[in-house]
Amino acid sequence: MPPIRTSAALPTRWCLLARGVAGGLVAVLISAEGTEMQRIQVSATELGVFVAELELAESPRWVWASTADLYPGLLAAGVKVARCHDLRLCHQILSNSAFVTEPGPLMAASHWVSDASVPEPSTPGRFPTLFDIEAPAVTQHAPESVDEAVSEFARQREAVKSSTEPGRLSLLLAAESVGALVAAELSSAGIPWDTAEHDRILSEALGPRPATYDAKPAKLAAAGTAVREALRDPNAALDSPPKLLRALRAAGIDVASTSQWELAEHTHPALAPLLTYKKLARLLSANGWAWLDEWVHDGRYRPVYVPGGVVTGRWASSGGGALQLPRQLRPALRADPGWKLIMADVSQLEPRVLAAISGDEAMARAGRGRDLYSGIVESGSIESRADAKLAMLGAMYGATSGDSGRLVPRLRRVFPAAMRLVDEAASIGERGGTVSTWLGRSSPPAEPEWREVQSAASLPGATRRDEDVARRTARDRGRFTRNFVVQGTAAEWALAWLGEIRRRLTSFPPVSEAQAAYASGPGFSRVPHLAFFLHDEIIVHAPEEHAEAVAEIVRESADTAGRILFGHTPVDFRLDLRVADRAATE
DNA sequence: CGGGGAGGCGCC
DNA sequence: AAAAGGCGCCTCCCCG
Repeated sequence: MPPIRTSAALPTRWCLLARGVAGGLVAVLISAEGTEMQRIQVSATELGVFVAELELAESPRWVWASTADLYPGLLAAGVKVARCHDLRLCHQILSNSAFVTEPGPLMAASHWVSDASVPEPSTPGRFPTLFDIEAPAVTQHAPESVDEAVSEFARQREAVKSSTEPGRLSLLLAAESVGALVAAELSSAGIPWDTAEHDRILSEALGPRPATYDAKPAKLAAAGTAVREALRDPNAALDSPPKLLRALRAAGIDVASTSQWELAEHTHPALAPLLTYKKLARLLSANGWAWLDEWVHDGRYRPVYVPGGVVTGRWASSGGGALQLPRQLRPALRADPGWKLIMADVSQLEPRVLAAISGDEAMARAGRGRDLYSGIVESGSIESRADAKLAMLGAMYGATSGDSGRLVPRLRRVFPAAMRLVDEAASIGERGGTVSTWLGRSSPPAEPEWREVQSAASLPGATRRDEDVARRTARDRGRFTRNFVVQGTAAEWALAWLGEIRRRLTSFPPVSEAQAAYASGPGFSRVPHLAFFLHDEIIVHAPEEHAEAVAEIVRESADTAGRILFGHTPVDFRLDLRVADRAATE
């Protein structure tokens, strides 16, 4: 590995890492002016040391095809980086953004848009090591050449520079990229998981753990028996919706489906035990002992997060359903001895984001320093907090009927600016147009099939049915774009929050080896680290002595995130924040 | 026998 | 199609 040539006059601003021809990697040092200064061959075994040294010396922004490919291996070697530019994620944003004026060259490089597939750990719970960087199984993307990566990066910088909103797009790309770093770090650190507590919750609900996975736990079996007795049908099948539906109807229960909401509207002695049965069966199959055995190892649950996995910019997850963990199991999320969990979620994030992007002063005031829904009640337009929440969700999701739809017009009177913004977003979507988040992530274009349905309805021979279908699909799309601007901007706020927390957590000195968390990844066991993220909530795992300082960082980072996105805004972003040993059920 | 859709339900 | 957006994942069941 040749020495790195850098100087104070021309420091390295970016270091691009791409796969070379011989299976190793090539590092390309680029100055702030965009001048390529040096190319260095780096073998896979040298990579960790190379990155660690350059990070320490110059802290460049690392540019690579995919964080999900490269970073887990570095983390496994204990190497962290402060900043990166994820070419794949940024390409995805730029190639679709309405802020980008000349998307031509980016669109052409279609291989930068891979599907959202991420490298799965080859065995559940096991995370790739540095060695895996070379393994083809982990490299699911076409191996782009160094030159291709360099020119893609240049095109992306040009696309931002020539866009209508370079400032916002730069922020978005940085936020998306830091999100990718956080995602990999969350998997590396893992969620501290109390297996005994999880087992206790399962045993209490379902009865003792059966000897095999297919055996029904006692309380589940008992609920099933109670249902069959009440139905007077000893052979009723409960796990198959079609069969269950027939059994219910045979017993005189007039339902069209077997879903909970519909069962709740009828009275019959079979229904209470049936709802119990469904709850228990769900717990067992989704998060039962099999889940525990598959996903929790050495006191850590390590899901795979997929940044940008949702069109709106939210993260998706893969493996164990990390974003759908039932509240019931939250107590199993527990700090290591001598450590604490700092848990925070944002109160009414999406409504506050809507108030900020629409500049709705009244809405900002309703939430200022208090629960936003209570603020709406105090303003006198809606009687109860529950109704205020229902109305707000209806406004953001596009409810037209039912309790929610009935309440929405009241919000239109008190928050005209906010409602105008979402109504306009819906109207654009219904007409087949594109909407964008605050920082410039744009909704996908209307599908050709969607356009065909619309034009078919306006042809001379169109039937009533054609028109109905067109109207319905237009409204479906309107509800999507209505929600897109709010959900997508909320995701951007959350990325800014995450990135700021992450940045500020690096200021803590490591605790002693004796105080180390016993199973966090090599880079995390002695310092406060993010352990969980769920759209608008985070959990930091921190040594007890740092817990209060971390809490303050989490709070301040929420204010900073608001300023990063919206500058001076009357909207505040309030947190519910708790420091404890374990997450509570509430 | 595996893939994929539907029903259903967990999270925000 | 539960009045309303975004997901993942389980089981069942049909199909090739």
